[in-house]
Amino acid sequence: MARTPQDITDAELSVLQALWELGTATVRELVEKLYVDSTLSLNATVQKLLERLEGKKCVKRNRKVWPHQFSATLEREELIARQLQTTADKLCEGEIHPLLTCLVKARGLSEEDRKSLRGLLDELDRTE
Amino acid sequence: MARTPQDITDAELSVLQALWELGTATVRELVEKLYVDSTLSLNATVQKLLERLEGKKCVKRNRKVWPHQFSATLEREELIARQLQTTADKLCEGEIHPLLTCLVKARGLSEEDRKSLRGLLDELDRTE
DNA sequence: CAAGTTACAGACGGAATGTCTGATATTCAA
DNA sequence: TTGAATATCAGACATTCCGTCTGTAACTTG
Repeated sequence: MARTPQDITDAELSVLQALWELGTATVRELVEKLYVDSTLSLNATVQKLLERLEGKKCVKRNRKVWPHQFSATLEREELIARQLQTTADKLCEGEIHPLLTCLVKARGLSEEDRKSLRGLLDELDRTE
Repeated sequence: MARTPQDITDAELSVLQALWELGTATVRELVEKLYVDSTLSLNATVQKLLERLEGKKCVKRNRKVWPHQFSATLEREELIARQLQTTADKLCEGEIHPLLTCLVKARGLSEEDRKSLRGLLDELDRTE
């Protein structure tokens, strides 16, 4: 059984998180945000992670400026959706309903959560 | 940044799926279900995967009988819940509400799905 | 141009994971 | 009881993944 690479790896995710916060940043700024102390090799590390994220179409780079400016093209919500779809594919043949059931059954759903969820469902009913 | 091992591996999951279907099975039966042709080495492979799953408390083994009988102690719903919690931890600081929002917004939620969800929510309201 | 910074290509090392080998244990038929 | 067949177990191997680093080229500014 061939192993399946991860969609977004841990280190890549940390870079993405930083970009979500900063909006737009250079390699230097990202390193400063992520590691406190800035080494030459850390620069290269972040550079490589950005390169891989770019290859995965999760980050875009502005080469017109110097140094290059990076920003995320994949928003947090999209990534969440992707992750959810992945687990649905692995565990429920792509169905998302079982996921919802699990989430709703799990404790930790406040009164408020339920209310907003009902709101979302109502909205769906209307747009149908 | 240290990489985090997977909770359940792809190969391990395939064994779990087989156990969910069969309920209880021997190594031989699992190999037959998973691979069509049964080799000696495939036996060892499945054996090893079961051993690891046992170590992770996802499978239990009955050593009183020969050959040993295996069955899952982790149900599909529990695994789904675990996966969901993992993505919540990674992407929403443990909050599950954002996941709900994503799932509901995703298309593929039928009239019927929505009805059953509302039912679940009502139930939650009552047990409060 | 010189110096400092940035970008890029490629490679390395450790860990994860799917797989296999060889030895031991158990059962059952002859 | 013994031997053949099967099952279990311990350990190791190979490949891939992924975080990191080194060395070199490119760019900008004084």
